[in-house]
Amino acid sequence: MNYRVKELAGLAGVSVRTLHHYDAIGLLSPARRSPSGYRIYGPEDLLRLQQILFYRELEMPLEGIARELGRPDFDPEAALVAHRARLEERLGRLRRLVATIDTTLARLGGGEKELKPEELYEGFPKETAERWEREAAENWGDSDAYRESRKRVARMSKERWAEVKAEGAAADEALADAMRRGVAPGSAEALALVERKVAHLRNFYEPSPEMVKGLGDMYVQHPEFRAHYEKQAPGLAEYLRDAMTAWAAGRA
Amino acid sequence: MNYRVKELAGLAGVSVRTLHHYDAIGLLSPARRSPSGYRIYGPEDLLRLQQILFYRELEMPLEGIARELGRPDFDPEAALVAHRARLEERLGRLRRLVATIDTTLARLGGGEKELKPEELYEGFPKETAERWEREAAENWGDSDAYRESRKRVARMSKERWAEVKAEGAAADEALADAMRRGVAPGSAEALALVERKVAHLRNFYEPSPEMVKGLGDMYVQHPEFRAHYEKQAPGLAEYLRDAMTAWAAGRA
DNA sequence: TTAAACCCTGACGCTACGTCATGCTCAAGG
DNA sequence: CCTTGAGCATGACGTAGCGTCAGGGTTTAA
Repeated sequence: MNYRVKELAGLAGVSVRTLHHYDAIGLLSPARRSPSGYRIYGPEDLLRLQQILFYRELEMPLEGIARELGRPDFDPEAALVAHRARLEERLGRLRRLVATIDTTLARLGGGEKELKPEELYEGFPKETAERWEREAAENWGDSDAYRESRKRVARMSKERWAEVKAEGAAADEALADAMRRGVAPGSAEALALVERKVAHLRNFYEPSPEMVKGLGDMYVQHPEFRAHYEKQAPGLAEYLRDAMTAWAAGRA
Repeated sequence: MNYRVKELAGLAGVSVRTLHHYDAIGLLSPARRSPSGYRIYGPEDLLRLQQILFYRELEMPLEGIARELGRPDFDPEAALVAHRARLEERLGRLRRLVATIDTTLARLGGGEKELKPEELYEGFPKETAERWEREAAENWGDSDAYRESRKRVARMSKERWAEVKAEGAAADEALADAMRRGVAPGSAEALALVERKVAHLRNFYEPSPEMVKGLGDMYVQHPEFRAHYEKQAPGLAEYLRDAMTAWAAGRA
């Protein structure tokens, strides 16, 4: 119900000093003070702190956070949805970093001394402050793939579901076939097949190019996905990733 | 081949000032200087900068980075593999943050004013410097789930593969059944079934509790996984996540 | 040969706290 | 009742990792 500094600090995983600081700059002042001057935080403060931490995690300067939270039209739920979208973006970035490690390792393993500099830093350009301005304007954070997917699947009948699964399997099989025939993952034919796969994905949600690329990365990185595709045809996971990456690049 | 400050800065996505700074503190000094005093970076510098940026991304203080890179036994490839493991960990953290948003939204949507504080901050405790010390000692970064998985699947025969798939399906079905019977995801029975599922995962790699939890989160968050389980039984994705989370908690 | 685009080296500024120092408060135990 | 240890408060100063001028050379394409 009510918390004192150290309790709240423990819960939220921040230091007491941080709470002092947030109070000092007026970012988060406790609901009230005890007679002896102790800071007493209430439930509203917990939610506000959560918002602050999300913004901070996403590297918004404290001053900016204060401005956001202070806006008369600030909507906590909408903000959470926006945070979610930004976190997903960051997940994408981190996955690209992992991929960068893999390509670097591959090159080093291949004995190459010198490697293409673009490959070396793929995924690094941190989300700068610039990003905050851009997104503040675009405000595209309201669509939410997860909820979308949930709703669409819920509305699907058993038969429709069987169809959808068959579509997906057919699309994957067509891609596996293309790979076996030596079709380059960046070729027009491969891209068309990716388009078909994307059409299948649309049964679940509306995938952005970024998401398609992320999905491709996941096929390579996640053991369960990887095993699934790898068994269908050796090298298929990488092939899919490359084709999907190329497809996404063509849409960006 | 050779780069001047602005070029390298552009490639790596850092500022010129940053390169100046790294030179000033001796973290990254250019291979040579032009007659007029310009900094000239060579290929080795590129790789070193990549290492620096990975360490920085993972929030190691520059001084610590300098120490690491300066160690006589420093092995670039091993370091990359370690970075990879840490990035995967962070991916897990971010996924937990996304999950935290979802539960918070659910609670708010349910009209609840006050929500459990542990739920509010799940995933926040940032990886502190403490972590760097711990890991420096443990040095467990050498195992790599991805490579592991790849090798094990490759060695599997077609028949063995069919068996493994059947095992997995059976484990999932048993869990779905438990859910339908109202067995709590944290109960001993559910945990035993998770154990069975984990046994199946071991066909691919040796999953840490952290990884099992991350996998559960993914079942909920990723549309393809979610759709798969959701169709098998409504609510199964969440049920699996909860059970796997509980299982992982019991191992931590 | 001149302007635009880089490059250099200081030097000061800034954010988001960490880290004392100094002193009050409060609950439990002797 | 008094002490003691954990917790709280308010300054005040320190730090990391650059951002941001200022003042002045260098390169290169037109």
